[in-house]
This record gives sequence, C-alpha cells and structure tokens, in this order.
Amino acid sequence: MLDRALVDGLFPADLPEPAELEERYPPRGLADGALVTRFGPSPTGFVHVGGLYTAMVSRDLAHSTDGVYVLRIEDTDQSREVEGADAQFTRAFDAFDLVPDEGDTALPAPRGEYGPYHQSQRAAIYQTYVRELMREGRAYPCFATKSELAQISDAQRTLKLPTGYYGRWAPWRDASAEDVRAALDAGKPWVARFRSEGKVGERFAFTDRLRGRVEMEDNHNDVVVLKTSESPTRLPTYHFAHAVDDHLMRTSLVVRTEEWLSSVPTHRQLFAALGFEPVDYAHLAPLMKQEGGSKRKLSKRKDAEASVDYYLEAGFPVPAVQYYLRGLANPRLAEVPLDEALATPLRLDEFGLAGPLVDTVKLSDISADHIATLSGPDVLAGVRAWATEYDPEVVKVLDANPELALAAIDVERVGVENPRKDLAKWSDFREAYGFFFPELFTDVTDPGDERFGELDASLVRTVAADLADTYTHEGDQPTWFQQIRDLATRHGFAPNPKTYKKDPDAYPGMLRDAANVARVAITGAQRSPDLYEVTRALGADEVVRRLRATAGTAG
RNA sequence: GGCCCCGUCGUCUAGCGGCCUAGGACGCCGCCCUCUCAAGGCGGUAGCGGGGGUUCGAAUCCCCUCGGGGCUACCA
Repeated sequence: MLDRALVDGLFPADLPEPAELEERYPPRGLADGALVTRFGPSPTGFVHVGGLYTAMVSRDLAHSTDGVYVLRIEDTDQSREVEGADAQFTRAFDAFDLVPDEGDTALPAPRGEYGPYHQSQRAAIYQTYVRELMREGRAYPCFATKSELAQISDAQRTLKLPTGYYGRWAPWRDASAEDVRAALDAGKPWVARFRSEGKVGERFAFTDRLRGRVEMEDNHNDVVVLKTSESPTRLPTYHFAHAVDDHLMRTSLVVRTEEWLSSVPTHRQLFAALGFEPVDYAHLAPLMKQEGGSKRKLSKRKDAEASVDYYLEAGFPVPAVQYYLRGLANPRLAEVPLDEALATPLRLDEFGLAGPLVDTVKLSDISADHIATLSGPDVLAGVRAWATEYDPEVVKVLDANPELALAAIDVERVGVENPRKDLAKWSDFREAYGFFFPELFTDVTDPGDERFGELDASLVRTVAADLADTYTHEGDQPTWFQQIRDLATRHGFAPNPKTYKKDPDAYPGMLRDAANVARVAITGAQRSPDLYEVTRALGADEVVRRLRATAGTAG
C-alpha cells in the first residue's frame, strides 16, 4: 500500500473529503417506495429514440412513485463530444414531454440540489473518491503504456487466459512506492485503477428488477477508474462515475439498457469498496431494427428512425409516440386506449425482455387513429405547430386562409361516424390537403394530362366545360352528385361497371371516369376526399374556376 | 474464445402442465360498401427455432443444440 503522502501528492490539495460530500448531498427525504431514477445520455449530438425510451421509462417510474427523475449529462469522453448537444437534449425531451425534475439542461433553468449534472463538472468529486480508494489501498496509479497493455493481452491470448489487467498480469497493482515515485519523476502519465478483490473464475449473482436473479462471472479486472493524467481535465470512466454519481445523487433505481448487464459485477465491487449502498438495476431490452431475416440494434448511422429528429421532422403527434413507446415497455398498455395507456403507470413486472423492433408502420397506424380523434382546430394547431419549424410555406398558407383551412380539415371529419384517417403525421398535410389552397394548387390545364386516364383530351374538355356551365352548387350530397351522373349520361358514359363491361366499345368510360374528370380538375388528383364535401369547402366560384381552367374556357 | 441476455404468426404480443384444433392487435390478401381515396363491416393468411426427454397430457418443466443480441476499451 502506498503511503498517504505519496497518494495525496497525486491529487490537487484543495479536494473535498468524502464526509463533506456526504453532507453536501444528503439522503433525500422521500417516502418509502419513492424511486429516484436518472437518465444519463452522452452528448454526441444525436438523440437516439432508444434514449427517449429509456428516459420515458425512468421518468415514469419516478413520477408514479412520487420520486424524482434526474437528467445527468455523461460527458466524460472528451473526444466524442459535440457542440450544441445540450440544446439537442433540451429540444428532444421538451418536444416529447420528458422534462426532468433535476438537471442543468433540458429545463427552463437548472434545478436540483445534487448537481452539477454534467459529469465534466464533477471532476473534483470523482478525484476525492479515487484518492480515498488509494489511501485505503483499493486503487493505485498505473503507468502501463498502450503497447504494454497490448503485449499483456497478446500473451494472455496465447496462453488462452482471460484477457485483462489483473493478478500477476497487473504490473502496477503491487508496485512499490519507490517505483511509483520513479515513474512520477520520469513524468510518465498514469491512470488510476481499481484494485479488484475478484478472482478469475469466481461467480457473482444479483437480482435485476426486470430479469430476476442473474448469475455470471465476477469481475476480476483492475478496471480503470480515472483516465489519463495527460488530459487537461481529469475525468473518470463510466463505471466509476456511475458509482459516485448515483450514490451522491441518491439514485435508487438505475434504468439502463441491457448492454450494461455484464458490468454489474464491476459496479457492485466499486460500490462496496467505496462504502456505498448498492443501487437497484432494471436492464431494459434494447430497441431493435429488422435487417434481412434478423434483428439488430437500431443503428444511428444506418437507421433514420433511430434519431429523435426523424419523429420530429415527420411530425408524429407526441401522444402517439408516447403511446407507442409505452406499449413497447408494457405490452399490455398497447391494447388499452391511448388516454388510459398514457395515464397508467409503467410496471417493472410487465416489461418485455426481448428487444422489440421499432415499427414505424405500427406507429403510423396509432398516429392516424389518434389524429382522427382530434377536433378540427386541434388538427390545425398540430399542423401549424409542426409547420412552423419544418414547412414555413404551409404556415403562411394556413394563416392566409384560416377559414378554408378549418373547412378543409373538417371534410369527412365533422359529423361523421368514422373520421378520415388520411393524416398519420403532420407532414402528410401538404400532400393530403394542399389542393384546397390556391397557393398550393396548380390548375390542371392540359386535357391530355395522364391523370384523366384513357379519356380523349377533347372529351375531357367538353365534360369539364359542360359541368362548369351547368354547375349547381346547392343541394345535399345526393342531389349534388346527381348532376355528375347526369353529366356522365349526357356524354355517353356507362352508368355503372356492369353495363360498361357488357360492351366496352360502346362507351368512352363509365361514371367513375366522368367523375374523375371533375375530381382531377377540382383536386388535381385521382384520389380525394368526398368531392361534394370538397366543393363545400372550396365554394362554387373556385370550383367553377378550376373546371374552366381544365375546359380551357377560363376568363 | 470466455461470460451474459433473449427466442410464440412478417411485427408487437397473450399464454405460467390440460381452458390451445395457440387468442388479440398492426401488416398483408379477399369480399362488401362505393363516383375515387381514406375509413368502416365481414372473412382469410400466417407462429410455439430444432432435437431429445419427463408426463396420461408440454408452447408451458429438464437437457442438448441452433439462431439473434451484448460485454470482454483510458466509449458510454
């Protein structure tokens, strides 16, 4: 064991003592059963939907138990850090209604007594505990170089031994004070390693809140706890930061993805050596992606839907995304109506253990159902809010035609049993409803346009002109549509498919083909909501104007 | 290589030894409705990864095996 003077000399003199930290971050006076959870994203400039999922679960668990949900930025990897990442977090968590109770980002203002909540600002805290561990002989400085470490693992591989820094393979584990001083004097950089008491082959078991008892090989590695002395700010590894932060922040349940399961033995050893109460863990199944015949983890590089931006840009309503994510967490909630699912607390004993595939088709279905339950004004507000950021032209159009916008959205939505489900996301609006607006509609002036199908261009003109001339706007739906039937008859169209099929050559087409002329002239598309309803929103003048544009008799 | 997690229709899953000739939802297909879509109604498609046991009886229990995922970093 290194003497105290040597150990203390390794660290800044003004470090606090553990007791001071314990006092500064006292146990939270929460009721029994109140969970303190946290989400710890790394600032890589990309908010992953899996992160959103984990954050949602953590926050829900805390809130349903009257606990606290903390957002801690895990920025201990200087090399991966990206500018503006905090703002990204704020944006994403804000958008999906996942504002943390504590943290110094993603909040209107920093909040909480257990900060700072950026690990990069907690360097002194970590060093305090590393020094403490060293004073007790539970950690030591290691001067091994990259190439020396590579040599060690090469040798281990040759001997078919577990690779790692442990036991007799750990040259600095029991180094003398003289050797350490010599290395220091030589100006060699060092890291701090944990002095593990685990032995190769020993077993370890713990109880995961989701998976029950899990048994595995214990940790025997002297893992690095403090990164190199070469870097300007002395930061810890994830393992060490986790132990210190979750203890000091008084976390009671760590919710994280399964990839961390294998690290639990290390983490428990660290907690024990530090004299901390161990925390509970809930290791979530990771969100997956279908690839060929198999699943794989959602990849930020390959999968657009891995990024929260994808959902934001597409404009999926927030409740739909939340509902979908909750259904993934607790499958039972997927079978319950949206409002109920959002109001029902997540239960640890109902989590699925297999990694679910993220299914944007399913999300779209949920989303379309949800939008169909919204009132016209709410739909308009949703579209507008989305467009403000992602499609400014639509905002302009909406604001220039407020009444038209509402009327357009109300088509087959108001006063019907089953509202239209043609909007799964706000970005669908332009495509589905754009034709209503003069700014977004282009007159169909070519009678030979392929949207008219096989019909003769001259017939298209004649039909459009006829309807424009005889157009009657008034009347109820059946009355109104009768004029289309009459129009079709007048121009020799078969009244129904049956008649047409009997003698196709006798007719230019059937009723649907005649109606299609009106539909394309008025909406610019072969598919549209109910034509009668559309004309109500558009008004007689505009309907006739569009017909004339096609007929070539405009002005 | 070692250790760990996971494995029911294409997808999300129900299922905890007989209620299972495996249920639901999404998707897909068909039909109905119909002036086109979107809906809606009705119907259909499709699964216990494989092999051995245990048992009167197995998707459910045991063993082996296969497949997928993860860890094995001074990344988290």
